[in-house]
Amino acid sequence: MTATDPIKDAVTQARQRQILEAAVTVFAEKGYHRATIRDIARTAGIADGTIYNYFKNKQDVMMNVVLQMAEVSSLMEDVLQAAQTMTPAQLLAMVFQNRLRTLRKNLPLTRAIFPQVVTDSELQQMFFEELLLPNMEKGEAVFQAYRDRHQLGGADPKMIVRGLFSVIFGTIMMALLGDTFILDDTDAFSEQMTDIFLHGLNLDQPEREQ
Amino acid sequence: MTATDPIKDAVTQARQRQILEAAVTVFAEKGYHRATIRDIARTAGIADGTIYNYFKNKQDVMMNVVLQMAEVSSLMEDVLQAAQTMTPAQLLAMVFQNRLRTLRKNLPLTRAIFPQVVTDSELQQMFFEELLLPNMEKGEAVFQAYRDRHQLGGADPKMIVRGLFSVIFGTIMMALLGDTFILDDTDAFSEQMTDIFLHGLNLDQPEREQ
Amino acid sequence: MTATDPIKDAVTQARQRQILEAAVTVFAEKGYHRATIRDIARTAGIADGTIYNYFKNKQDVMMNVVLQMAEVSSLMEDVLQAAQTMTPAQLLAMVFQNRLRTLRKNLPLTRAIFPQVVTDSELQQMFFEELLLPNMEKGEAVFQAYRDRHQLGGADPKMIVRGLFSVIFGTIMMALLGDTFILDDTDAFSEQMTDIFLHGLNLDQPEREQ
Amino acid sequence: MTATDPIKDAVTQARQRQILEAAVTVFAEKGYHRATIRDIARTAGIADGTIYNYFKNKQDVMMNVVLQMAEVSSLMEDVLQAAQTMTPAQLLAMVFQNRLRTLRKNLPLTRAIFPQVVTDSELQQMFFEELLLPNMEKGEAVFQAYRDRHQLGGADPKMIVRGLFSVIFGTIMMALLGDTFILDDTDAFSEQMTDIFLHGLNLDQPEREQ
DNA sequence: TATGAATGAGATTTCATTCAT
DNA sequence: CATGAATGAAATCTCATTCAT
Repeated sequence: MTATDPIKDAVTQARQRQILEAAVTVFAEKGYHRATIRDIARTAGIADGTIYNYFKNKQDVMMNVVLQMAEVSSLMEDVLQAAQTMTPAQLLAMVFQNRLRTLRKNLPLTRAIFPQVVTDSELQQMFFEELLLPNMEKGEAVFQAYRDRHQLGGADPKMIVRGLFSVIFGTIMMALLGDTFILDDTDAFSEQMTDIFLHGLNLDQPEREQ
Repeated sequence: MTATDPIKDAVTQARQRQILEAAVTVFAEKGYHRATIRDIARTAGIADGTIYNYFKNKQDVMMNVVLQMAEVSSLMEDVLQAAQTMTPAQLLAMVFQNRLRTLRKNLPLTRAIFPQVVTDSELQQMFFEELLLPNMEKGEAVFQAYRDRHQLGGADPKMIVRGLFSVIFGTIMMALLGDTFILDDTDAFSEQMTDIFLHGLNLDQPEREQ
Repeated sequence: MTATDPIKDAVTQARQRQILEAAVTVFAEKGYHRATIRDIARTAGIADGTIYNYFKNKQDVMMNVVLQMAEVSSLMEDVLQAAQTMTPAQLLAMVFQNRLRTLRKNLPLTRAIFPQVVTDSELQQMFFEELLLPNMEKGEAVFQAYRDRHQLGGADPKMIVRGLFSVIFGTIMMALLGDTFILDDTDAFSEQMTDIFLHGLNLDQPEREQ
Repeated sequence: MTATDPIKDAVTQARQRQILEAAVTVFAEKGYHRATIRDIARTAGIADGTIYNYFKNKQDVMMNVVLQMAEVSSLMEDVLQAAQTMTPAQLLAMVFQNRLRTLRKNLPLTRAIFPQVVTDSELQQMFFEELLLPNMEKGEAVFQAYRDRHQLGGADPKMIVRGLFSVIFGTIMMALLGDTFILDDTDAFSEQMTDIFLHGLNLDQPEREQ
């Protein structure tokens, strides 16, 4: 029974992807609440009921949409690991640019997801544990490494990472709240914030010393 | 024509406040969607229909809850104006602390409001035009003044303000997403971020020169 | 207590007229159901509650609007009585023209009143007993008189009157249902129908004989 | 694309009929406004929501009740076409009798429908375009044919048809307004009105000449 | 596994009417 | 008598979810 038939698994995964793709489209277009299961089913070209063979309920669909972003976001993890050979300056610049560009592409979906993640405690917890926390820990490790290599002043890596994440999430919020200034000139803002952090953390000096 | 009877006005305002207070309570407890008009009415100790004598609809109630926050926020405006006699360091420290402490007190309400502001385009626009933009402009003016007095390097005030607001909104987001680290030690984080910004903007040097 | 103070009575009647006038305006504009008591009060320039000092409820307002039409319609009674010196041809022509012209002026109000009279059994009964039946009886008397004077064939006056009233109400219905043909050329239709009836009832022959 | 599955179509139609039947019952009993969707659903033995799988809203249900009458009324069309072999006298007699008998059977439903058709402009337009106008045009054609065959005097067919329809609608109105005289003796009234029209239009003379 | 019709709980909103001032 | 704020019943409609086929 539980013997995993690889073919069936593949079919199942394909179907799930198909549904999630449709969900992403519809959520981005209408937001979570105004998106109906019927919308998603129609967009996916399947029947309403079929969705319930692959997901527990609407919340579960959203959950998996978010988790899917996790995988995309794990690209970021790779980046962070690869980043251990970078200077802090390079790292910061890259992270800012990467995140802001991603945001600009996905603003409508982001607008649908964030409110729901913040509102739904189950979703929020999942998001925190599966995505936010791991990534923050990655970041802390990187900054700890810098510190160990004396490339960094005495600032607490935890704090630094919070600062970085705050700027990034804050930028997202600003965009969602209607301030287009940052999005209009992503690169300038990235540079500016990179500068501030480098300087502020005294990361520019030690760097050159190397 | 519409000769304003001061007594009736007072009664009306009192009733509105009563409803908004109830709305704040209920929204904070259940979030926007799960909060029903009936909940709010019961909490306010009035009949459902009465709410519609004071607000157009549920969205309008939320709108006014947000606007009410504006008045609280206008405290911030005063602060900003009073701030013109402060050093940048003092200003930054104060703003950070003020905002984070306010946030910590109002986290549940914030959790109800933000998603809705981001989701509802009408609400979002109102929020942007009535609250966000004016406050940003105040901030820009303050930093422009610093710049004119040579207390500030060449950074664009618009950018600086975006940076500051991003950190603040980002911090809110972090809290809403479940990261208690910042909230647990608001003051340390404030200091840290103030430091980074001061340093990063070269605001510490000119200051001393004075 | 019940001593009727003529001054108060006059005031009361004036107020009632004021309300009914407003009601006519609002009913004509919105129809019975979409017209609110508030609409009527605003239009009359008084408070909602005041209406209930002069009328039992909304239905009662409508009832009196209809009764008011009765008085206008009693003009018709006068006409009918005066008509006893007319030839049948003159009478028919006059009645048709009179009714159709009145209709054309009051189409929107008619559109509001008829449905309600037909729907509300109390209103319907009142309308029948106070307006329809008396007028029909007047008509029957007139035609009976014609018959007695041998100006009319053997047709039953009751039937004739039903026929006449049917054409008139039917014309109203046609107009309410959207057929503008009759309304566009009221006079031609009046002539046509007069002709048919005169001819059909052999009213044209005896007439000339006189 | 929308390959029509005949079985599903049949089921759908059956369900629609079931709902409309219930609607007819409830509307006839309570009138449009006091009939609730719940009433109709209960009467049809289904859930409230199910109605919305088959009709857009309550108005749409009424609309289809009226349209359904159209099909019944199309019997009348057949009649009219078959009528081309009849003498005008036969035709008139038949139409009057047919309509009045139908009315007598459906008085309560008629009482519910007419007010709403007159009140709701969308419904009215549909009624006019789908039912009234086509039937009037049929009638005009028939009378034009009579005229061409010199069975009719110089009267304008359009006018004649308006006259006929007015009498019919007027009779309906009289019944709805509480005058039972006509309904009590449908046949006598039919004869009477047929006579008047025949005579009035000089339709009796040419007839005999043939 | 796929379908999609059926379900029915649930929420917003309107508005005639009342009644304290 | 006038006012108009308060009332709360009542009705439409939506949509996530189920389940028989």
